[in-house]
Amino acid sequence: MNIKDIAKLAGVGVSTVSRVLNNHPDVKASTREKVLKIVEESNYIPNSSARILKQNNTKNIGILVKGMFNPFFSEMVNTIGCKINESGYTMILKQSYIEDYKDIDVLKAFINDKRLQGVICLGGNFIDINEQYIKDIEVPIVLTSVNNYNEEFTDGYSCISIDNRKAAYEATEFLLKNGHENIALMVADSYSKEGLNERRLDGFKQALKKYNIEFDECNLLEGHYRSDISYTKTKELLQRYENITAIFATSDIMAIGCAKAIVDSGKEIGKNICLIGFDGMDISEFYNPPISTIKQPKELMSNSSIELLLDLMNNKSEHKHIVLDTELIVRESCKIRIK
Amino acid sequence: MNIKDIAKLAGVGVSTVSRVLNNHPDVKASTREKVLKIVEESNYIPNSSARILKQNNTKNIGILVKGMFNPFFSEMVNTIGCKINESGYTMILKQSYIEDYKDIDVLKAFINDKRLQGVICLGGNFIDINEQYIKDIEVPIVLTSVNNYNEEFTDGYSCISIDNRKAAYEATEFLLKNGHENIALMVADSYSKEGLNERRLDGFKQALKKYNIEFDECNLLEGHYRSDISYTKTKELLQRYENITAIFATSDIMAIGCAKAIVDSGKEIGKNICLIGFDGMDISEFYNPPISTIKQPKELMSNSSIELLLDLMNNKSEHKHIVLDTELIVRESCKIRIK
DNA sequence: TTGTATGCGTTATCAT
DNA sequence: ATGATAACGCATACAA
Repeated sequence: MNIKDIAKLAGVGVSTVSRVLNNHPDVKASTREKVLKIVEESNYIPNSSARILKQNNTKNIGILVKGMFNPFFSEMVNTIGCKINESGYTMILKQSYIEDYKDIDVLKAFINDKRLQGVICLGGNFIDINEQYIKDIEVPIVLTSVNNYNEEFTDGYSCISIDNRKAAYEATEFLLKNGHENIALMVADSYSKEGLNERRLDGFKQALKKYNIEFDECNLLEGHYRSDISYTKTKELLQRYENITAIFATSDIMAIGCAKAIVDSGKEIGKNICLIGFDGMDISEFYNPPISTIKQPKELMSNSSIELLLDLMNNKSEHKHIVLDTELIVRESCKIRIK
Repeated sequence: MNIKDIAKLAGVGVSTVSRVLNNHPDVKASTREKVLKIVEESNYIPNSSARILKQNNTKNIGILVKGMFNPFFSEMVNTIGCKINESGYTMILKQSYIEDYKDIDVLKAFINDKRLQGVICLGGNFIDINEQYIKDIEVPIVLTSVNNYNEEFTDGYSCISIDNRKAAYEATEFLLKNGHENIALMVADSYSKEGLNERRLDGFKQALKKYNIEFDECNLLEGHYRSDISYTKTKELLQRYENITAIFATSDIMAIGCAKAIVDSGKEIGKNICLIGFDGMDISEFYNPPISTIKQPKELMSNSSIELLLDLMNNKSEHKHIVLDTELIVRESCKIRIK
């Protein structure tokens, strides 16, 4: 069943059918109705490949996700996916597992391969983005919550993020103000010497410095965004160092691993050892006891990303670099102060 | 840059280029190399729309998810998405929010609209699937972990599921054997009189019956797959009924809401009130205390679904209806026995 | 207001 | 082994 068949059935030319289907105004009302009726009756759906071939317009928006295993991202994909559907586009979701520094190449191949008209990248490392890449890419891209981008070169693409350094600084300062001097930091990968992790680590170090506390490398753990690994690493740490009084984990997923390790080490969360997570996921609120966290505005981040992308695609906006606010939510996991 | 340009640059005809690109054997080795070199140099990528138009083959696999907000599904999407990429297909992800009983229509529209060559449905209600629908659909579909399908008509489509009734029965029986007589059940939506929820409810009721315990409607709660709602509902319940000694929640997401409600009601999890969840998510293991759960084999479910679908698409398999095993994992949230 | 004819970039058939 | 050419289904410039 194609446009020719419909034309024949309706007793009109193919172009008239095409006009009706594309809501062109120059069709007599009666003709339009006649055509629509036939279309309805025969369950006709235009062949999108032919349409795309002709119009050079795929109506595809790509989402490139570095680590969908992270519920923080999968919730964002959820929100973004709804908006994409609503706006008549199709979401092409691709997960990337490539090592650092190659995300930009994956992105390029993704765009070419699927003829995308715009892309949102969730996570990933775009430190080596430059003018040549932007010129090659041609379609608007929005980097959301990415680990890194080139701060020297910010033209031609958009960025939506939080201030990771500041957020980590605030969380650490909170602990320091409460008298903690032996704080462990659980990051995802400490070897990654740049990016989101590095900036959170930076904020942590800055705060320590301001309060004249030496940074002890032994208090730095790698949880790889996994509860089980965080659990094991925290347990080891607590066996080695009796004097740890607080742990700051740079994701809630890791924080719950730390939490159980604290309990299993015979300590009480929020009393013997304070705990702060990152992201503001539901679990932090419903854990026992509730875990302090730095809340990221994930709804706002998702909505801003897709709205900005759509605007960019319709030339309704210039590229923007947006930094959204985070909020430190203090809960029972930080109840006790050390004077 | 199209196939014609490449042909011109390589000094050959378009059909030769096409043959090279599609690995046809009847090309001289030297010609093949020459063409490949030009293709490489010019970063040429064939236009997939034209290809699809010609071949009537989209290489698109659809995933229709009912409720990506559920991390259980988003983890499965993650696993499935990887396999799809590996096999050279593109994943088209669509989230459905339509009310019960219309999922089959959404599915049909999805397939037609995106010219899918196969679909996996995660969740949803397919009770009204029938011969006519299957005939209309034409491409293989796999229903994975769906709420319901037509047990009278199982031809022409595949199904991968667990035995929800049995799993719920086992969990309930475990509680009953430990002396619990006042057990609350937290389901997602009790109004949905069929489907996954109904079957879990059924298993629950069956177990009660076997142990000669009256089912009290007041002990049935609706958590809508949300921790916050489960929390509120559980708290209300515990205020009304002092004698509840166990709660069975039909998802871990809801179980953590119940868990916090228990604590906030001044009771101890696993001591005053026992708790069992469903799904086997990480959080059940790392909660404080660890929460008993019914573990679903989500990796196996994901892998089986996509492998079966690919086989079906290549006529390497017939349609199957597979029921996978679950496992009751008993943890500290069920430590205490009653008399 | 409507119909005819052309071309989008491929693949496949048919020559050569 | 290779090249010319006809389709695939659609949108649109142009003609009427």
